[in-house]
Amino acid sequence: MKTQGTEGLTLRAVARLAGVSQAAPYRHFANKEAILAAVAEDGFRSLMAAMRESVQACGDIPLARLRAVGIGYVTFATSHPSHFRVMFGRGMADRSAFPTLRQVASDTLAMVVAAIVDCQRAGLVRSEEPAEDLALTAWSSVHGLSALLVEGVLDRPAAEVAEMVTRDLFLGLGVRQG
Amino acid sequence: MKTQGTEGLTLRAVARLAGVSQAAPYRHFANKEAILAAVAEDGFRSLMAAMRESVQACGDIPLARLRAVGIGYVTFATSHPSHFRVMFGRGMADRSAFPTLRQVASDTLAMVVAAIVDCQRAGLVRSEEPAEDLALTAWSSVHGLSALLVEGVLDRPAAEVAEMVTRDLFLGLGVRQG
DNA sequence: ATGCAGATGTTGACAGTGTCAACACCAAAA
DNA sequence: TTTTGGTGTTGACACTGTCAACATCTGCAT
Repeated sequence: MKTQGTEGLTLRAVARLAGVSQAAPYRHFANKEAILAAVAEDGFRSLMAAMRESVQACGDIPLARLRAVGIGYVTFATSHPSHFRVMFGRGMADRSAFPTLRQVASDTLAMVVAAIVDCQRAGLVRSEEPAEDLALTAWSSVHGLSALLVEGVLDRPAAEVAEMVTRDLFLGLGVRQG
Repeated sequence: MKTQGTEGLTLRAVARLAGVSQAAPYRHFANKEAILAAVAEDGFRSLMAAMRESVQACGDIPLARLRAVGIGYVTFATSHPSHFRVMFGRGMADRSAFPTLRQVASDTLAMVVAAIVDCQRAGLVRSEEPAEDLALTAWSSVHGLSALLVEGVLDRPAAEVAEMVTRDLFLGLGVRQG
């Protein structure tokens, strides 16, 4: 059994790495799941930071900012795949047991919503639909792409497909007259 | 340790369930990963069947068919979450070790491509871009939505958001003149 | 019919895992 | 000074994936 990479993360290895004894972590966390939840929470904060940075790096054109959010998401996922997997993957059994986790997750979504609202105000994004709904579509796209990349299902360069998906997401699949 | 649901799938439990002994599976599979790969492969075939069924259930309007592919995908994911997780989740370590798995996965994508090509021929979907690229965007969207639903990140009814995302995917986020 | 080869099953063990109870220590509060 | 609470340790429990060794049951060639 070598199932490296996945959750071949072993509590004992963590403890050894920290120079403490196997059972020491249990003085700080209820169980392995709680540790992973903490890691995931940390990951969400990093993700938000990465997205924020990616947004600020480009000017103040709302559309560029929205796209930067998406590309920042994919970039984070592909450059921190383990973190990404812990944040979303496998069985966090029931996330309802970790309310702060749910919180940061919805904070992340809120960033997408905010970027979309900006674009709507600038008349660049359809506003007949609630920004929350459009944000869910946007999130699904970049999240799906990230997941496929991280799990190695695709074999195309991440940056390239990230550009493509965010563009197509904006344009839509349907024909555009005008 | 109860990590149920995830890969709390234990080889020994499988064997017990099959009424055989703990080591019997090793006469048929190299290791646990190989078993999961077989399960995943089976899952892809079920997924394709579900998508095909969903497509044939609606008439022969290309656009309805394309959308049915997407909704069929999400429906499959939410009604067979464990299967879905095995198909995409965690670490199949390196999928390259299971070529038939890669094959069915790309067959699945091929179904999406085909539906898009039909729509392009009917002049309903933009054709200045390769169908494969648009298919990747479509796949990302429905896959991301499925993943978020299956992992319990969202708490909205699956059918509703599936309708929404497929519609927004077609329309795009950008304003549409005309 | 006999004997052999291969597929399939079993038992028993190995190292490693998450988790817990029991115990030891050391700070600050009483 | 005593008590308390946070932190650490040791040693064990039941359980896991995996393997080597052994048993059994086919079907087939002789």
